[in-house]
Amino acid sequence: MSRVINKSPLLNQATREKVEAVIADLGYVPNPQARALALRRNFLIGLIHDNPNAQMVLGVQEGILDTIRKTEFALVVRPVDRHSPTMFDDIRHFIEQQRLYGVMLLPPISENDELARMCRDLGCTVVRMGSARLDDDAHLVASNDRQAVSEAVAWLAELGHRRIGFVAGPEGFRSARERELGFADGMTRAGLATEPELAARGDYRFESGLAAGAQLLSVDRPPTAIFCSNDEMAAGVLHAARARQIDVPDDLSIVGFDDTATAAHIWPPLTTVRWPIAAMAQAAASKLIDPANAASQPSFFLSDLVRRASTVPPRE
Amino acid sequence: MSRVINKSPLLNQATREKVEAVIADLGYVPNPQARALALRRNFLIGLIHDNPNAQMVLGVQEGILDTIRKTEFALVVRPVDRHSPTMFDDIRHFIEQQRLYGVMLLPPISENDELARMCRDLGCTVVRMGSARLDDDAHLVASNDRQAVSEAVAWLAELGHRRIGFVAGPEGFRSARERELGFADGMTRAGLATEPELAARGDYRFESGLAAGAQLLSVDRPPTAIFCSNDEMAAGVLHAARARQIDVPDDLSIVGFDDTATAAHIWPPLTTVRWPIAAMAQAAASKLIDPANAASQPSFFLSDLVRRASTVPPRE
DNA sequence: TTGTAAGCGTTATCAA
DNA sequence: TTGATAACGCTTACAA
Repeated sequence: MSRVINKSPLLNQATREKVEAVIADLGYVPNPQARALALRRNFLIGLIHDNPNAQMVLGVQEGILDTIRKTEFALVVRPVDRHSPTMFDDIRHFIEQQRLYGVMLLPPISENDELARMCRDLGCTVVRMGSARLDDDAHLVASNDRQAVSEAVAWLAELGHRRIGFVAGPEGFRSARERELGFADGMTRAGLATEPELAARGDYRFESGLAAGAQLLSVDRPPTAIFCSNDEMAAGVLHAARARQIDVPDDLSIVGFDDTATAAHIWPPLTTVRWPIAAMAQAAASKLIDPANAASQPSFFLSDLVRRASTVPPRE
Repeated sequence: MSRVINKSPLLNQATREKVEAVIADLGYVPNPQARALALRRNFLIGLIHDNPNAQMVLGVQEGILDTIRKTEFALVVRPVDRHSPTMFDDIRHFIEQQRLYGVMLLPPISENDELARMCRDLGCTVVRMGSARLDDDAHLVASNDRQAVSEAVAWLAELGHRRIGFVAGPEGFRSARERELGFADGMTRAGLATEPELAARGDYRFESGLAAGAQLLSVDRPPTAIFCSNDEMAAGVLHAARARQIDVPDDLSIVGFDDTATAAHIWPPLTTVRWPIAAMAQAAASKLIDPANAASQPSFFLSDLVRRASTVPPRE
């Protein structure tokens, strides 16, 4: 019977149909625990992440679930701490213990090649989510951050901005790097020079945005627009502007990245870049549960610019 | 040997120690799949939720993980749609299929007694998270929303507010009801009368806060402070005030509930009530994995008021 | 092509 | 108190 369920190629049509009829008749459902024992691998897919942001993690969970809902797979999650010295061992133990079928890695830990290799060596398929080509198509879903940022800058230039500030993400993060490259692309394409005094670096957190904003807004000729590498820092820049009585958006346009809940709820609502998280997670889950067809699932996803009230033409 | 691992009471000390030595020596780790098969129950605890808010779900996941990290348990999540007619069947199938050890139910679906009963009938321990005494101590972790709101109102009264508006949550939600009761308590205790024209109802979403704010601020003598049953609606009220050129906090103080990321990032930063989510989730997980001692874990948790810039004394 | 039986790694039952 | 052995429900190698 297991031959029917597992679609073994060597059995004839008649028997198969007969067995299938009986299966349907009895309402038989295979027991995943028994299969797991026999196959030495569980029908579980693991989501390993270091909480890049709550909305994203939850969006990914929902996307994965959409894909596995009608299957026998279940989703098991594992938040980890990338600063913990035991992270590798924790993850190894987790995968071995649960005999995971596959794991999905979220940024920023998805950028760690060594981690991905370890998971693979443990005999478990890996799909990484990221903002650049971190891996081959079968093991990757990525957003094209570079292009998205470049387009956001183009939009600011189109509005008439000439002095555009940039708040980078933390060094060592691939997403931060891609966004930097995208910013440079956009400026070049718009024929604008990037000035060092209009660039600051943050760590993707609110407070660092506050500091970066204070820095960029205190130069002699402050920017009329600032692109921030994520929404949280954009909120920080907004607060920094407010503290200096600089009106947003009239005196300063701000663009963020991620389209978190915050982006829509702050004032003014933030123009930002939105990842198609659900679609990415669905594709990733498909790759995980069906590695044979993994490469045929889409790997690259275009983010789009959500235009809100935080961006207007510069004041004359 | 399983007698050693499972701490069977009927075996003598000497043998136990001998076996334990060998176990340690071999670095033996039991195989969860085999145990699951033999015991007909998996070492998985399920988190079933209808996404009350991303931050909260993720906080719960982290709390649960803190508790189960050193155990053989794993956390499997199941987002569901409470409006789907198949929700019950989905959940039943999920529990039966995965042979869950226990499930944790998050609000608002945790308020559904029938659902809790079904899970229990499936032979799986249930712990419900809520904002009131939904169940007995062994199967409940709850925040005391009623008291927390009452204290928030007391704080507004202390600042000198007399006309305090209220934005309720959706009917049928226990949390909404508790917060309403807490508001009434607080007003009574402060010797203030609740006026019908200063109350509006929302559905916990931003847009409904916008509408509620518009409504409350257009009455003849508008309130000088508004308590909102969650942060998202508070953000809506804030936008409504802004649209009417009403300055927050000088002309209007606002209080929210939940302490979401938004609360800290909007301007002005929102005074709000914070649930001790992590502690609650840890206690809940303890109850789940050790039902025998469930009742000895704390069940009630006090939320605290996070005082931020959105609340100031009323203008004279 | 199909039936049969031997694992998979535990727990639980039954004698010893 | 302990040791041996039959489940648990599936997959798979081997025979038929």
